[in-house]
Amino acid sequence: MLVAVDLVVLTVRNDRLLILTIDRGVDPFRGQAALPGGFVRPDEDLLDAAERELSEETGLSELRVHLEQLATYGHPDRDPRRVISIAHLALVPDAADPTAGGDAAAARWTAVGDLLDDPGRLAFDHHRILSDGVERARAKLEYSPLATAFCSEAFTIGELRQVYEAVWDTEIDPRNFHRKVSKTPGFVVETGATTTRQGGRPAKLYRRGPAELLHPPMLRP
Amino acid sequence: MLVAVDLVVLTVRNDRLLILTIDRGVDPFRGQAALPGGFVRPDEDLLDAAERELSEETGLSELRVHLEQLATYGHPDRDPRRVISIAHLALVPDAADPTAGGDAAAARWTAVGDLLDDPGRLAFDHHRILSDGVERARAKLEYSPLATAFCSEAFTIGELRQVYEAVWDTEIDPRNFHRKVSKTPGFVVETGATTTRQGGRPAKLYRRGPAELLHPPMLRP
DNA sequence: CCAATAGTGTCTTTCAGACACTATATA
DNA sequence: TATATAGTGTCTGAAAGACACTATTGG
Repeated sequence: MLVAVDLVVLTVRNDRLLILTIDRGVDPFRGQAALPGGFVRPDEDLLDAAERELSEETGLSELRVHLEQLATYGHPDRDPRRVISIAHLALVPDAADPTAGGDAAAARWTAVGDLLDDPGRLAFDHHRILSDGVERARAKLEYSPLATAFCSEAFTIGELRQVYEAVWDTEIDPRNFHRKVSKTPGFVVETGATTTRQGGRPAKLYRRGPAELLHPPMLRP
Repeated sequence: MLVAVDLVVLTVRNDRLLILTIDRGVDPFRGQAALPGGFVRPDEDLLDAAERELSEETGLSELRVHLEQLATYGHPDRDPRRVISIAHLALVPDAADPTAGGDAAAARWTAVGDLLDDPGRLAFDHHRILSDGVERARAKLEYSPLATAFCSEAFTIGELRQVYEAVWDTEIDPRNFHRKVSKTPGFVVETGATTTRQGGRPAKLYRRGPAELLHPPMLRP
């Protein structure tokens, strides 16, 4: 049985949640959009394989990438070659555009909303994997500080709020959000600097704090 | 590469969380305790393979078993034969004792607390899989009605509380618990019957309700 | 000046936890 | 009777959501 890893790579750009898709350069599904991925090597750990494929097929530098296992898909009919795939979820800051490589003929960012609405656009069972990945990301933003993985090293609380709004596809009251984030221990720490890059009154800049879990959590509306 | 499924099968008996372990009847690790599991057949879906192994190796009837995928373990050194394993989590009501079969020389219930304290008791990386499975079960009891999977068809709120106490290894105030469960929409529905099997005043019997998610959740202390 | 964003304070509602109190069974 | 469990009510504190208000920039 063949064993592969696939990747749901998400970023937030211009207040929209985007996913990295490739155009397949080989059969099956040659020419169709798909998630990046590839076969696991015999002496390789699963997470290492996912990191390698991310680098090979998309050219994304692996710095500041959050990567975790998502789920495994193994229905006998999901791939004519009988491949089981361990899907992974990657969250990256708004980055330079990806460059295709490996078995990928092209690599680009695609709006998640458009793909969710069109189950036939992606090859294999990748629409299902995408749905599961997006739901995982949405859930993790509630109880973990992972939203910071979408931000640059130093960010304002307004920028962090825009990440939540893009991933959850909701509007959030800026004043309550500010109070919650700054009162949740270890979520963010001040850098001491400020910025006016969002316009208006200068905003304090923050880095991700030491907390792994948010107490209390940030709940979706 | 070989592909297997392993099972973390949990139940609650006498206020303790128990896990189903087998004694391996074949190499490697012949004679040592391990989680039940086995190889996936070429034409088989992963969840089907997990169900089949549960039935073959432990003889547990599959009725009223909650089964879900847990995570996939694929480190190159985890098994000398280079096996990746898709672990599954099963929650079953306090059931008859299991009967060994397949590659299992014996099958029994073991206290989870004892196994967690002794990382060397289980073969392969099964201690790690057990830890992940127990943590998943503990987390799911917070926001899903899955605690009912440990109860018989009709149960009292006191029995449901004992499930939470056993899985979380904590004490819960019976009065606050009662109020929370009965006010969470769709968690449980009255059967109309009562029982005195717990002693004291007769308690109403409930069945699991239609809710898939608990609003508000039952939070751990 | 105005418009925009940042940040604080206040009010109301909801819910968790502590615990007094009542209800109904068995010994 | 005592004792056990079931179930309700009440209080307090934490936190969420709505939103008034002030602060500080750029145009």
